[in-house]
Amino acid sequence: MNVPLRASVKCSECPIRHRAVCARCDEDELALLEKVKCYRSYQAGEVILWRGEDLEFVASLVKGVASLSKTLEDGRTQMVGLLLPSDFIGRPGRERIDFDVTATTDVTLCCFERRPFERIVHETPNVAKRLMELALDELDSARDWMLLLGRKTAREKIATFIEMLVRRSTVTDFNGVQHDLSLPMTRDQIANYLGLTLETVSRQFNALKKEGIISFSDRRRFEVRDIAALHDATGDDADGGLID
Amino acid sequence: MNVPLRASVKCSECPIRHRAVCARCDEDELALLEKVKCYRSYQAGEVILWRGEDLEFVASLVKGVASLSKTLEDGRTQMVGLLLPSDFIGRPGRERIDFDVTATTDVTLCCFERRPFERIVHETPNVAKRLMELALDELDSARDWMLLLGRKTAREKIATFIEMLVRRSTVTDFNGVQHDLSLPMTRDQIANYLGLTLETVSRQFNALKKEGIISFSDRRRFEVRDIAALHDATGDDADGGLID
DNA sequence: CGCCGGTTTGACATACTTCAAGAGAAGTGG
DNA sequence: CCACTTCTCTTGAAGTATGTCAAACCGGCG
Repeated sequence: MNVPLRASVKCSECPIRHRAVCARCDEDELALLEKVKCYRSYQAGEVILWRGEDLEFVASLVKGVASLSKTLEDGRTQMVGLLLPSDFIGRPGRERIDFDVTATTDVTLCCFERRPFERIVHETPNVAKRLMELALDELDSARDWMLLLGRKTAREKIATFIEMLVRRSTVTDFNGVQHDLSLPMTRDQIANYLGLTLETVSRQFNALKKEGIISFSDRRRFEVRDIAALHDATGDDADGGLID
Repeated sequence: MNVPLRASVKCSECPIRHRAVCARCDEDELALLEKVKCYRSYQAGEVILWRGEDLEFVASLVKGVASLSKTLEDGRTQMVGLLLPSDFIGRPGRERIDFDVTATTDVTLCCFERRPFERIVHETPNVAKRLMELALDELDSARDWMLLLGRKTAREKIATFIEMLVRRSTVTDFNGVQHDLSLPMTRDQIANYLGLTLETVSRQFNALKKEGIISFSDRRRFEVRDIAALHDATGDDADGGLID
C-alpha cells in the first residue's frame, strides 16, 4: 500500500477547481479547505479503498481514472462507477462504503480527513450543496448504466462506452480537430464495466474497426472515423442525453 | 390523467413520518411543510411523470409502489428504480427528470409544489440533510442493482428480487410469523426490472417453486418456504448487505 | 358465456460465454 | 542486444443460458 504524499497545488490553480466539491466556494471557504487538504498518489492497479473498510478520508479525484467495483462470492465482478477528475470519493455521514475503489490509471487525490471535512460540510452550505449535486449526477449516470447493463446488446454497450469517452474527453479540449483518444483501461476492465467478457469486448471493438467506424493506432489509442454511425450503434435516440 | 386530490393526513399521524424527507423535522418545520402539502392519488398503470416533462411538484410516496423506467428507441425498457413508501420523487435544483415515473399499484403521494419546496429546503438544513441521505440510499441500491443486471444469472436475479421483497416487507410487520407476500407487479414489469423477458421470469419462479423454496397460493401471492436456500440462490455472500 | 390480460409451457434460435491456443508488445536479466 | 517471461489481446470452435415465437391456459369480468 504505497501512498506517497505529494505537494499540493494551490486551490486557486487547481485544474478541477470549478467542477469539484469546492466549485461553489468563495475565497474564505476555499482557505478553510486548503488548510486541511493533502495530496496522495496511487499507481495504476493499486486499491485506494477496500469495501467495508473504515473511511478515514474523503477526497476529490484530481488526476487519472479510478473505478468502483463490486464482486460476487465466486469472483464475478461488476464496476458500478467510473471516477474521472473532479469526482468525489466518500460520503458525508457514511463511515463505510460498499464497494472497492481502485486506481485504474495512476491517480492523484486531494484528500480531506473525514471528521474535519464533515464539520466543514455542516458549516458550509456551498460545500453541502455541491456535494448534493455531485451525488445526483452520479445517480443519473448510474441509471443510464442500468439501462445499458439490463437491455443493451454487446455492440450497443461498446458503442455507448466509446461515445462516453469521446464526450468526456472532448469536453476538456475541443477545437474542431479530433485527436486520438486512449482507452483508460484494459479489455478486462472494460468487460467488467459493461457486464461482458473480455473476449466479447475484443470482438466488438474489432467489428467496429472492420466497419470503419473507429480505427486503432495501437491497442489503446483509437480514433472515431464516423461519429454518426457510432451513435447509431449505441441504440440511444437521436439527442440522447446531450442536453449539456 | 386522472389526478383526484384527497384529504391529507395530519403530518403527526402520517405513516411515513419517520422515514420520509420530513423525518428529521421538528414541530415548527413540520408545520411549514404541512402548509404547502397536498395529496394526490394515481391508479395502477397511470403515469405520474413523463421523462423530460417540467417538474411542477416533488413528492413523498405515502402508499403503494411506483417505478422509474427508461426506454430505448425500439421499445426495450429497463426499470431503474422502485419507489416504496417514504421514497422521494423529484430533486432540488432539477427541473426535469430523465425517466418516466409510473404507478405500479394504486399510489398516494404527498406533494409539494417545487418552488416553495426548494425555498424550504434552502432554509431548513434538516430537510436538506434528509434529502441527501435519501439520495445516497438510492445510489447504494442503484449500485447493487448494477451488479445484479451486469453479472447475475436469471435464477440469481429472481432470488435476489424475492429476498428484497421479503426484507422490505417484514421490516414493517415482523412478529416471527411469515405471512404470504404479494408481488407488487406483473411478470412483465418484473422482467423489466431485472433485465429479463417475462417468459424467463415465469420459468424461474416455477423452478424455485418446484424446488420447494417458495410456494404460490395464487399468481400474485407467495410464501418463502426455505429462506436459506433462497439466499444461496442469490449469489450474494453470507451477510450480503444486511448491515442495517 | 365468451372475451381478455396475464401467465405458463414448449420448441427453436442465437448472442454471448467458455475454453483453448496463439500472437504481439513490453519488460527483465544476462 | 537477444532470449525469456509475462501480460494483454486476438481469434477460433463449441456450449449454453436466455431470448423469440407461438400456442394454450386460467381467472376475472362484462
